[in-house]
Amino acid sequence: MLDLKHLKTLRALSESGSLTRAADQLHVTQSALSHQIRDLEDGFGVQLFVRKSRPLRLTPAGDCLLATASAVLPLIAEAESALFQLGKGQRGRLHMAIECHSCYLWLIPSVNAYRPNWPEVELDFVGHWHLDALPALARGELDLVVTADPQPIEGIVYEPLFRFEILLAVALTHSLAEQRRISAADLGDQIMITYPVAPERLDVFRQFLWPAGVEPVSVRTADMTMMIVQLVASQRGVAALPSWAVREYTDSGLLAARPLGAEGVWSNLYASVRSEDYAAPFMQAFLATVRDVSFRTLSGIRAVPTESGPDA
Amino acid sequence: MLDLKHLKTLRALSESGSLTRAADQLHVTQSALSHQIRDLEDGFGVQLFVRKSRPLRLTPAGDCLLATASAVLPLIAEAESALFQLGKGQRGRLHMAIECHSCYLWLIPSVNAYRPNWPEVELDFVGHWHLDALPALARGELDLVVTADPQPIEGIVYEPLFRFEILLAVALTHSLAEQRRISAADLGDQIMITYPVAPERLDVFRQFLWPAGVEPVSVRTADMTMMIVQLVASQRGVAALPSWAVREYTDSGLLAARPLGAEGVWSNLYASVRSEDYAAPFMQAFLATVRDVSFRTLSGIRAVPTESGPDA
DNA sequence: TTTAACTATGAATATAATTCATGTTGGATT
DNA sequence: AATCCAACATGAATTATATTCATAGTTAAA
Repeated sequence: MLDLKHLKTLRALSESGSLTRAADQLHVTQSALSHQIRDLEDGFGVQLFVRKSRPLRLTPAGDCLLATASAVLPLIAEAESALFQLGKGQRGRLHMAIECHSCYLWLIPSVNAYRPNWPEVELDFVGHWHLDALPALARGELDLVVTADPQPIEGIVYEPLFRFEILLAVALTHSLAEQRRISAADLGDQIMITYPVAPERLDVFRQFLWPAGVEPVSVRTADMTMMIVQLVASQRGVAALPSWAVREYTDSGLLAARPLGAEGVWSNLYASVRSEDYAAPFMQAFLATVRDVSFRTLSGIRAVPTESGPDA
Repeated sequence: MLDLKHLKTLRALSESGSLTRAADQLHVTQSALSHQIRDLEDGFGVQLFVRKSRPLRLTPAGDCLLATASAVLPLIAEAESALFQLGKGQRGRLHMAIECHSCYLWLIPSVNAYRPNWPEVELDFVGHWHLDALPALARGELDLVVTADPQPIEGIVYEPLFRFEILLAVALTHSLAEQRRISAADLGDQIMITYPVAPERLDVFRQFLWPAGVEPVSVRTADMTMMIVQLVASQRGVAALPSWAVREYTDSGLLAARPLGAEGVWSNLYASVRSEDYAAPFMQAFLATVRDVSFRTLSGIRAVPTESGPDA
């Protein structure tokens, strides 16, 4: 019945003071507006404006409609502009999940650096995913997942962020703290503490323990880095953590951290996004910010080697 | 570009969880909605919802549009209902003006009695008119004018309210206070104090003084009854006032009030409204309330004689 | 009274939305 | 994996709707 067209007509009418000029303003003929308004008036059984009298004056019904117009039309304009920006990737939603808690260390500063430049992007951390964040990303429930274990999923692309070393965190008084390096065999009688992710997806197991045929005595999980650190410090087990995540604890003398094996264990971190979002300016800008902040903030990280290039 | 239709579609979509059911809800075919949404998506260059996955999930752009829908559609519904009610006269605007200030005496209680029963009617007193309220009524700037002097104006109808006597108010110590009745000749050497209305429109002049060929020494005006009373009490002149307006002052011993001539001077009060508004329920209800309140509140008033009936 | 500016009207036209009939797809089921 | 079902997509035909055109009728001001 009522339509945006009518609200726009009424606004033009009250701005211009006559049907004829309103028609010009809207780039239609005066006749079109006349028909339009007559249909409205007939439909509701009210007069909208007084024809005699110049400049034209609205009736109470006209005033009512004009008030509605000035409430509604700005909302519509805003929505249209938002849709256009979404369409061009100048605006977007960025609901993020991380698979390892310590990534907050560089993700939060990255978001803080990004936010002021992209105020229209809806930023959010979604903490409750832990497992299975990638399927949620594919379903469109998330928009970016930080992972160390990219899996080939249709419609998901993995953007390499950086390469980092995994160190074994042990209590200062732990016997392994006396060694400069840790071998796989050293861990055969240890309890491993990990983030709540399947061992198949953890590089300590895949790159280090399993190739050597070693399995820890048991594995227990904790979802926050601080809890893992507490457990390790109180001799409840050992943990393989990113070098940049243990750094502050080794610096403050709470833990020791030792490289694993002869060359150390290195892992890559990726940002996973849906391929449809990948090229969007707001997304590229975010990825650039993350790389920038990471390389400035974290010590000991490297670029991820390209697939075509030399690879260990 | 964007249209209410689209907002309604999006609302139905999110309520029903599928295009097909949304189409049922809106009483159109699924095909119609499919075309509609595709046009929108093409127009803005965004996806609005993810096709795979049941129940369907909106993209950020879809969410944006849905948010707009839930902001806008209630406003539209409200406007439509208001227009319908305006059309049926269940709702309206009642901006009132009075030509004599003492009418507040019964008008304010009338409005107070009316307001709770018609909360949708926009009531207002427009004080600044004094003169020329009737043309403003005809132009649609006012909706009801209380007048004692109906003038034939196209499109204005006069609804009789009540008939009342006009008394001459004089100071208690004034020489005329000693007479039981006042003759026209008695006023030839007096100063008249009136409301700021042309003498041609005042019944004391038309019915009483001019027929007897009498003109007061001078006329001065005051717009509030209280000011007229003060002037009269302090011997600055005399005033012809409605019996119900002087009543409280004579009761409290501030003034004396005397009838004019042998039979007294009687005047009629009318509510003037545009003929298009006259029959509307909200208007009839107001007129009924005014009559009811007046006859219960004011002493000494009568019904206005019908034109066909016996007339003095 | 005349005039200039504005609004109304009906038929013709142009535009846009909807349906119809059918094809395609994704996800669940066996 | 093959099948099936429900849901969505598509293009042409149709219908509905809005707009224009041409003209007539009003109104307010000169």
